[in-house]
Amino acid sequence: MAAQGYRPVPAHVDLPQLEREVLALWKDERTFERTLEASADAPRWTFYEGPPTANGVPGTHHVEARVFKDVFPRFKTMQGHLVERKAGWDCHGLPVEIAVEKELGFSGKPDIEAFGIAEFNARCREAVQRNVGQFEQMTERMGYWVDTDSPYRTMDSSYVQSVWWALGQIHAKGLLVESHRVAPYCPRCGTALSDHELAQGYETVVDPSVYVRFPVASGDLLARHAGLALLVWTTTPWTLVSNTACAVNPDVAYVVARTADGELLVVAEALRERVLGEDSEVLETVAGRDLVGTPYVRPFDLLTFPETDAPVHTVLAADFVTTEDGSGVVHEAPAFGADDLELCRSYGLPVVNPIGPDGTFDASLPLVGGAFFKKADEVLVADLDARGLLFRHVPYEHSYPHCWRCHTPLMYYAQPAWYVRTTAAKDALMRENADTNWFPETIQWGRYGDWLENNVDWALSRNRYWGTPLPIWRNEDDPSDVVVVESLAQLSELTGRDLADLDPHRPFIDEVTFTRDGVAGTYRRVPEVIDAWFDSGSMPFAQWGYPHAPGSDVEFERAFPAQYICEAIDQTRGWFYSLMAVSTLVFDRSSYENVVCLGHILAEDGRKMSKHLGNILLPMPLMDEHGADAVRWFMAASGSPWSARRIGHTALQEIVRKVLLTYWNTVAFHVLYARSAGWTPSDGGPPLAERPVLDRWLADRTQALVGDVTAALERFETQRAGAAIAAFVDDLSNWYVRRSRRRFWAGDPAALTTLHESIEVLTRLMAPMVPFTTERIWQDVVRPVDDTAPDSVHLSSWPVVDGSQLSEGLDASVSLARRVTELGRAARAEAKVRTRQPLRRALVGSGAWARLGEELRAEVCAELNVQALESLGDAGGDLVDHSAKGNFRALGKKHGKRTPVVAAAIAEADAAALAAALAADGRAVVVVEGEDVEVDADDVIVAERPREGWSVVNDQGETVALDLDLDDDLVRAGHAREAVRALQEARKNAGLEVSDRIVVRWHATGPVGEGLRAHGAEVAEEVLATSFEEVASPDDLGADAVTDDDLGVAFVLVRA
RNA sequence: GGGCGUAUAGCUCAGCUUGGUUAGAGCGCUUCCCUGAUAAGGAAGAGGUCCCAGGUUCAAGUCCUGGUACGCCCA
Repeated sequence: MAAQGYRPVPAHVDLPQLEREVLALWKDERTFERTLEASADAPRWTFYEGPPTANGVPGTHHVEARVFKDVFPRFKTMQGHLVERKAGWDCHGLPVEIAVEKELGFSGKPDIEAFGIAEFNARCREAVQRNVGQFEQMTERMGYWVDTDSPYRTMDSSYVQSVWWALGQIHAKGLLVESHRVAPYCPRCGTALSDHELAQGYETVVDPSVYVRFPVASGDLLARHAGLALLVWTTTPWTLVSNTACAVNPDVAYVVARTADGELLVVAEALRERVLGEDSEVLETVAGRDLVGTPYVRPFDLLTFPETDAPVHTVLAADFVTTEDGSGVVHEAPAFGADDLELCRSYGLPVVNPIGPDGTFDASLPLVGGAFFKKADEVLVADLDARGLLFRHVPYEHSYPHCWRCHTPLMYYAQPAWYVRTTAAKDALMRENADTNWFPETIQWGRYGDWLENNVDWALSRNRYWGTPLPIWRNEDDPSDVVVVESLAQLSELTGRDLADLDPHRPFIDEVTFTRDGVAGTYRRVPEVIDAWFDSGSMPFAQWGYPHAPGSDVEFERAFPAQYICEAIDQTRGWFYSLMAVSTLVFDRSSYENVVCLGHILAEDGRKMSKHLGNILLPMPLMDEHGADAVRWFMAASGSPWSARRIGHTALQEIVRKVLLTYWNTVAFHVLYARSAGWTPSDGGPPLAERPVLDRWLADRTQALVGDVTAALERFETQRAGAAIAAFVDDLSNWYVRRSRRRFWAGDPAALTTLHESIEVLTRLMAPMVPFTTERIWQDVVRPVDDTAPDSVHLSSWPVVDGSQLSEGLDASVSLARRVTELGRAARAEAKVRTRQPLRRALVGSGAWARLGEELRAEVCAELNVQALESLGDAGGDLVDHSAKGNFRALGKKHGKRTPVVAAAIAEADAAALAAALAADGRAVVVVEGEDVEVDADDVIVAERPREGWSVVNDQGETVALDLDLDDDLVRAGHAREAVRALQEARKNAGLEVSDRIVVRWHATGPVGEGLRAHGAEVAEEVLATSFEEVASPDDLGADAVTDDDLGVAFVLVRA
């Protein structure tokens, strides 16, 4: 059946409008679904969608990752894989809670509890759904094909139960443990704060800064220096009540010093003058490590410490002690500092904590009982002073974290928390990382490997509301007896009630308790929820509800592990880690093979986009203005995706102009002339080998592009792919089409066939990156002319290199021709001879002349408007000067240290003789330091340079010389060509179609008249004139005459 | 404070893996050319301490060491 012809392709196009039409087409034709159906039986290439946290509106940075999440699935689908794309939403977590608190005007946990957890969590659920809607709109608009109809949601019951199951597996391996954790904590809100919250709440405050004497209790040092005390500095006197030890840096020098008052104190040597004054005296210098073990008298004995063999109230060694502030001796209260806790634990010291969750001291304590921790400072300092232990007390202004909601000063506070013992799986994680392909690869052993190397246990629990409840039920009578529940079904068995339809969130799950036969006590769930990162890290199995949901085992097994995941670099310690950690803990293997790690998108001013700075570019307006394809191209191909990049309107406009519109207009040009000639691809053209050289070149160039783009995308290098495509589009438009225009005007089947084939391949290669524009072209230029073409470019197959279309060496020859052309243009510009003035001949170096071949010489002649291209060598020796210089790259390998002298010898040698010898037998001899050294053609760059009377440009070994001598014929031809240009412009101004024929009457005197008389027939043909008549006087031309005074010609033209 | 990354023209960025002759492109600017698809194209010009300081080497934008600034992550 005969194919129809091309559909018209307008020269001007509104890309955003085009995209909306394509979106409608995809919807109508179910294109995305059909790509999945078509590849249903194909080998899988598994992609995991990292779920965005739906806690706000999508930003432009979200577009970045989503472009990469779309490009490669499209690419792999075209290559014949089934790439399922299940959307996902990260629904739980503090960011969602905070957004809802803000909406409700809350200022902390008491407000939430008063409001009711059930109602609060319902609001969280509702907020998530609202934001998901905005993400879905953006996702569709940008052309990210992902299944948003059946997404996984971390808040769904089946998802929660999968996470429970995973925790059960981890517990069974003994890796889920309860321990203490020091975190910034707001005693008023009763909650620990995340780092993110911490960063928002720093306030400058004045705290007491105290230096306190800790008398040394015994030992050699005391024996030598009676009355000796350690001098300890702190800005949190309230923690002194809990003092458990002191710490010094073992590698720092300390001194026993006598103050002007005769007092003996231990301080760091570097701080002595600052703390004790210049008039203090050093009695003895002691290495920090030699102080370790020294017992001292604690400042307060309000607390009872448990019996222990550990070195309570002695000096410990700690690397984190510095001599920047204070005295170099640090007081340790493990309940109130992460470093302190870690250090004291390593010595087996007990953790004593007299402060309750409300921030007040235990009421039974003397002196400070019932006091709010900060308020106790004053009383404690006064007491120290009264007992003679206070050495100095000065106000200290510093930045201290406060609760961003209620401005209460935060406590670093040890709380019980549940941990996943990832340190126990460190070796497995390192092993899995070794088998993972990172793009860029520096992440693997850099940022990520380093993170694994310094792995600490995963603090899993959160004292919050909107999250996956920690599925641990504890026996009230025996806190060590816990049951980790893996599903609602199991919970139903334990309780004897059908809980299958229970909402597994708080508060409903909190009310579920049970007892066990033969065991005393009721089991009640611990109050915490889990870190939302564990939710998202569980998505490989939880997205299917594995293992509980029917059929989930099949779904899981065929989509595990993923071949591809992609997120921005901040996820190295986020999702990239949680995903690998959860899978490794549960299955002993990672869940992804290739991971692409993107740099961030910055505003045009190079800073992060933020409301505060007012530099936000929202994705929807950006796509409405420039089109999604331009934004996609930017993300994929502008700059290195691995580094931070600045997006702005200028960059997007340039992409539209240089890439998308150039591509579009090339196609529009092709369709214009194909339709005008009534040609369709089914009409065919001559075999490739019989087509002109530019056609063979374009076919070769197209195949090379296929190879380049495929190789780049296989390595996730979108930038390289984009650069290759952009260079090709430029070549296609500005060399192939421009040089071949005349053949298109004439409807030459060879040219039309070649260009059609190239456009078709190019369109497929561009489809993953710019799916909209390519789809439009496919619908208008491929689908209507080929009955076998798939209905969408996205249903077509990825091009593979067709060896039969390659022409060995042709690309190099064409590059040379273009280089020669450039040089010729430069020579013309230098000589100030317009391109329209024909010249007799151009000369090029003999090597170039030989390599070009006859056809390309003709191309160069046409492009430079010269009548002949000749070899400089043939033009005669007297025309040419030679120059020679060394090629360092080649010489360096052979001569090493002697490279410079050999190069100098080449430069000093008789260049003409050297050139002759190299031309004759490929080698020559130069004299280096009195010694003959043989050089070959690779070692020497020979340039030829013509002498007088020529315009010459010489660059990088190539030379072009123009013969500037004009005779009358050349002058007349030049005038004729000027007239052609004037006539063409008049045609255009008259609004004629390119194929309209015209009648011309003209009048000119002098040289232009001569030119037109001599070349009238050619001029007439060129401007499609059926009649070209000279009139005797300009008055004969009538009122419509066009006069070109510069040229000295007047004419009138009308449509024939 | 630690880890990682980045630093090249007024702006946005290539080039660095594998050291080599005069460091490139686009945008913007000046002058000129060309134009029968194009919102285009071409030539020339102005514009560079390739962040700084050492080192390796016949030769360093490229490799090594140290530093500075910025970014990300973590304390």
